[in-house]
Amino acid sequence: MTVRLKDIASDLNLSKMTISKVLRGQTDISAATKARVLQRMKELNYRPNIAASSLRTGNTFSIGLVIPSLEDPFFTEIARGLVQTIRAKGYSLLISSAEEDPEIERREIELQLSRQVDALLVASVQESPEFFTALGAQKAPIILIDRKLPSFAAPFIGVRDQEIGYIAAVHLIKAGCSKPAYLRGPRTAAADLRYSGYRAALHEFNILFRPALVVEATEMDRNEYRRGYDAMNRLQAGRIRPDGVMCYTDLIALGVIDAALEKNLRVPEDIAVVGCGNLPSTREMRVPLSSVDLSGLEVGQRTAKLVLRALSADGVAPSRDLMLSPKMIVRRSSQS
Amino acid sequence: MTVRLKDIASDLNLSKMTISKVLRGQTDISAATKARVLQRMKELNYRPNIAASSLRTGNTFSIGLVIPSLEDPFFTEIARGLVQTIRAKGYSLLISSAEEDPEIERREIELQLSRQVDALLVASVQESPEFFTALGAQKAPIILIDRKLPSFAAPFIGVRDQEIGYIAAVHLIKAGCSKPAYLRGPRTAAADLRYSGYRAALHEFNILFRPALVVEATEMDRNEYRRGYDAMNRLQAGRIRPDGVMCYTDLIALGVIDAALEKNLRVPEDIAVVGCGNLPSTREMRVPLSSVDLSGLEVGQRTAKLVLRALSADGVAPSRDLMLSPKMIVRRSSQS
DNA sequence: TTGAAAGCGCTAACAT
DNA sequence: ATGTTAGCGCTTTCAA
Repeated sequence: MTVRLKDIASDLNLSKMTISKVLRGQTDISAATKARVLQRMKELNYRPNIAASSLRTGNTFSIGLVIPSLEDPFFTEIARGLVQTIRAKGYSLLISSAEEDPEIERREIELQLSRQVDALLVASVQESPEFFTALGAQKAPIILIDRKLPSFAAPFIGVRDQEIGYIAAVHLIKAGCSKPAYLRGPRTAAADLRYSGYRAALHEFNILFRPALVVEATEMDRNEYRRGYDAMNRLQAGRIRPDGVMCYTDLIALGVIDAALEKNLRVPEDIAVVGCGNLPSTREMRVPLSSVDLSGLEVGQRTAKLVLRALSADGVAPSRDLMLSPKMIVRRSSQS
Repeated sequence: MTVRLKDIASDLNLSKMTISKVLRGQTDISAATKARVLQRMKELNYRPNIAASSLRTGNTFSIGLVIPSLEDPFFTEIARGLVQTIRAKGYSLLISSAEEDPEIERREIELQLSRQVDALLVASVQESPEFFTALGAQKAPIILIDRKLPSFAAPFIGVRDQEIGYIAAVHLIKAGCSKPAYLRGPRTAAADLRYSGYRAALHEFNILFRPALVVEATEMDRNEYRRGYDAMNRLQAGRIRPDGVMCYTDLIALGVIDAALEKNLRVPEDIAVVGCGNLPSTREMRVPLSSVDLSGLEVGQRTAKLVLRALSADGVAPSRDLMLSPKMIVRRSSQS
């Protein structure tokens, strides 16, 4: 049923070796035999057994990816960028979801290593670097994506969190806002960095920082849209009315816009709104939403390039972190 | 660097075979040696080489998935359901995107087969079954998802398209609509089936079918939101005003809702709206959107179960098609 | 330009 | 309960 090198060889009265050489494009084969072999391969619909060649060569031409969740568009975007880029070189992607569970993540990583992936990319949900350091030196390089772990020295690729808040605030300021509000995210290191970017922009442009214009996220904010809606209403009821709002997510921003429009404020004339994530569904809409794109696709593409280079040149240890910049996507909700 | 069975064996003065047996949980091993072996495995952080065992046994414990695109949430949902379910049995998912290109799809399928996946799942973009029939009998069963190919006899798992239009229309009718409109999708077989479901529901409930309430999609509809918005305005300007609308997608539905609210119609009191796709972002919103869920997650889960059964029982050819029902998710936009 | 031998890490089938 | 032999399909190395 399955055609092997051996079958082609005996068919053609050649040795396995000759067939193998043709398969891999070695040059020490006469054009004539090469043609015959290729011909026969096509006839028999020969398909090389990559598992077998892997065993011999040590390369599987597969790359492992472990992400926290397949629901989050940011991570599927990363996967998309990866798949796009590695395909050209004949690599495949082995994908796992950790379901946000550190224990599952560990098991999936072990499994992928057992599968001899040539490189392992992880957007880790580990709380400590312990597991990774315990892994010791692997044949497969491990590369961290998006979430960095302290004191585990692995190449890292991520997005500059601080810039997210920064470019959004700068954009609002340049669009004429003198009182830009900020709807904060959760109290994580990454989210706090975004906030600090907002602060930095205000400072840089000599805009007075007003604590009243910063709205904290609470544990009860399960519903992002609602949160934006409520926050906007509260801001409008306050003494200081904002003329712009940066939101931690796009859905929050949609809530803000709806609340504003309902109060007969014009967006962006009376209040400009910027979201984050650049969700496809918010690009169209009543007021198309300006948003900070997290460059997930680019993270995937760049990671792929880096990995491919490391695997081919075989030695280029990508030592320093690779930090990508988020992109301000301006649409009507903040167009000056 | 890499620890092999052989290393453990020589360490413990046992044969490779004994170690292998412990590894696979064979019972003809004394508790004592078993313990010693397990112990040593842990110490050395032994990780079995699945590629090698595959070569010997013929099973890779990996399943291939080829989807048209990683951007479409429906397909990533399917992947999510698959990954969830196969993980429990130690299987991994090899994922490829065809980028909506039949030629790329063919190459990815060849590649996955070369990788000896135990089963291959394809949501195909082929225009004809030719490629698949030419593949002939594979060791790996090929299973078609979502998109069926005529005259290629492979197990198929999909969603009942007709029911999509049907349950939405029935829901609208039961919610009190006597003039439900339908915003059609493209002229594809699947989309036409949805429409026929709408027609069937009207007929069944003795609701007069009014051609004026059916809006065709045009080539120019790049912007779904806009399309819904414009269509709603046109419907309102017509002689016959609908009291409900079923939309081909959620984004179209959002446009409809915005147009309606702008005309001071109440949703759902004056006009009920139902979308399709059940996008996460439309669950919250000004008016939380009722939507037909395409059961992507379930498609993934059921496919996984079917495949796992076929691979374990080794023989159970899942012959008949497995058709899943879409689910009507009722939210405020159509709540009676 | 072609091919023979050996072996990658593991396991099936059989000894002992 | 433990071990021996052979070989999965391919490629590295070296010889012819």
